[in-house]
Parts: sequence; C-alpha cells; structure tokens
Amino acid sequence: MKNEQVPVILEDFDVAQYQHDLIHWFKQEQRILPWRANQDPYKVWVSEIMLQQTRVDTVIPYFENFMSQFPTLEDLAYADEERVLKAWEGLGYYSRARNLQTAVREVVENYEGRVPHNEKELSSLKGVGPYTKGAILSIAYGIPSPAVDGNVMRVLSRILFIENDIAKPATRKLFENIIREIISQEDPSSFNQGLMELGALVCTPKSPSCMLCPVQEHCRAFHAGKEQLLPVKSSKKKQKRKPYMSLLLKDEHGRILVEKRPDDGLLANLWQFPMVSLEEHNRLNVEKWIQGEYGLQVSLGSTVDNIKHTFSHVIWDLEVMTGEIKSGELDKSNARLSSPEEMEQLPFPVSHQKMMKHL
DNA sequence: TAAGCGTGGTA
DNA sequence: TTACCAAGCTT
Repeated sequence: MKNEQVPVILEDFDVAQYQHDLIHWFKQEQRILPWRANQDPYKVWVSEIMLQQTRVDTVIPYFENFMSQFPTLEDLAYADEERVLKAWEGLGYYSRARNLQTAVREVVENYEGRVPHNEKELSSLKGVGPYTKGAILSIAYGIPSPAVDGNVMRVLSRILFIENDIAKPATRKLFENIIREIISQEDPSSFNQGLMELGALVCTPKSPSCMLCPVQEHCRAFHAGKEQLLPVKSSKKKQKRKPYMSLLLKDEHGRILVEKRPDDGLLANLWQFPMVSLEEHNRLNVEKWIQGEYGLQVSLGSTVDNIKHTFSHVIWDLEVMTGEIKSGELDKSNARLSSPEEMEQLPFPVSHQKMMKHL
C-alpha cells in the first residue's frame, strides 16, 4: 500500500546530510552492549526479541545468561521448552520465548540452521514481525530495511513534524515508507540503530536533550519549539482488577501443590500455585473447591500475604493462604506435588516467586 | 483495528 | 498511588 504523503513530508529535507550526521554520531556515541560484540544473526535475533517492550538494562543479564545456556541456534532448537521459559522467567511476554524456539526449530529444519536474509522468509517465522525483520536484515546482514520501533516513531515524528497517532498500526506503515526513502544504502545498520540510540539517549519521551542533539538542525519540532508536543499518542484504558485466593498447600512430605498453566493466553505454560477466583467462588467454599478440582482433602491455615500483580491489561489481587494436604489422590493432569528442589527448575510468574518466601 | 500479552523503572 | 513508559507480535 503506497503512501502519497511521503514525498510531501520529505520536501526540503536534506536526506544526505541527515544520514551523515546521524551515522557519525552513532559511531561516536553508541553504547557498548553485549549483542553489539559482533553481527552473529542468532545473537542479533535473540537480542531483538528480548528488547521488545523491554529496557536495555533489564535485558543485559538475561541476554548473557541465555547465550551461555543456549550458545548456538541449534542448542536452543534442541532444548526443552521448560528450560527456555526458565531462562526467560521474570522477563515477561513469555510467548516471545516460545515463538523464538518455534522459529529457531524451523530454521534448523528448513534453512539448514542459517537465519534467512530476505523479508519474506524472515517474516514467516513465529515472533518475527515488521520491526524485528528489519532489525535482523539491517544489523546482521547490512540490508536496507526499515526497523520501526517506538524510538524511531518518536524521533522521526519530531524531526519531520508528523502528528499522526503513533498508537495506530497505520502510522507505523507511514514511517516504514518514509524510511525506505531516507535509509542509508551504504550503512543501513548504523542508520537504523542510530535512530533508536538517539531515541534512547537524547530524543527521550520527556524533556528531550535537544541542546545535545546531533541532528538538531534537521528537526522541525525543535525549530517550532514544539518537541514536547510530539509524538501524538492516544492513551490506553486502565486495567480491571481480579481478586484471587492463591494457595500454598503442603503435604506430609513437604511437597507443594503446583500446576502448569494452559498453553495459550496469559503466562502460557508457566507454573503456578492453585488460584481460586473470588469472583466465581465464595471464600468459605475454597476447601470444597480444592477437593473437587484436585481430589485432595486439605485444611486451610491463615492468610500470610496480599500480593498485587499488575499486567498490561489486568491486575491480580492475590490473597495468599497456606494449608495442609491431609489425604486424597491428586487427580488433575496438569498438577503435581513438587519438592522444593524440583520447583527450582520450573518457570513461575513473578507474583508466585514472591509467594515462595512463605514456604 | 483493537485487544491481549509482563515486568520493572520513573515522574 | 497512579500513569506512563521500553528496541512489538499475534489474533
């Protein structure tokens, strides 16, 4: 889908000078990051997936650990999913990890273990969207392809004074079309990374450092004194609260009742302690609910904690309660009585890691 | 297209 | 505390 706005937007914009100033600054000022040691496509790929909606400082230790556990694409392809999720534990958006492993397995099967270097094949891989595709092509292979993330939309909306709502999918396509026109053919890697690095270090969301900006003279928003008003971004609605009772149930051998979540939806395939919705069940009937759900006779103890778990779209209010398993045969297929040592191998959501201090 | 999908940092 | 954010993708 062509965009006839692009030539209008780029009128009187000095592309060559802009490319030079941006790339020169990037080569001078770029941060030293573990995934910048070389351009190994597998490393670039893993880092780009981890960096989706996630801060650099958060990603660094996860990336180091992940690379030592799964040094090559093949290591990741042949690993157990549970180990991969454990390495991802705490990083969030866990479908990224599962999609990455699915995609890596496909690369082993269909591409002789080499990461594809064209748009069509890359885009067909699970978890590789328009941004990640462009990032891998440009950074790992030096192929000019737009990599439009939040940084890029913020920077370019200010430079070119674009007032489209960056929360809308259509706006990302507009920026892709603009970048196809202005990306450096000689060094697309430094161009794309330079845009993102500028957004991270200088052209920040609040109070950007325009006085230090290497492309200040190209910036229409700065010249208009309106850099604080861009980008335009519509706000999202706030989360709904959901109350649960979350249960730490121990048997006479010191084993804990845990269960694996379904393989789709929120926290897919992670493990958790049993949770009862207090919207659907009366707190006075919880022992009966456990009997029906797990086939176990328990006697509940007391409330030991209240934990709030905030997701992007929902908030769990967890009332943590202890209890003892008295009798019965566990009859739920996704559930298990697990020793503390076994539990250490399983991936849990952050809220349930916090619960473990009461064991 | 809009909603679903995590977590931790910051104003 | 609340609101918003941080190198997005899938459905």
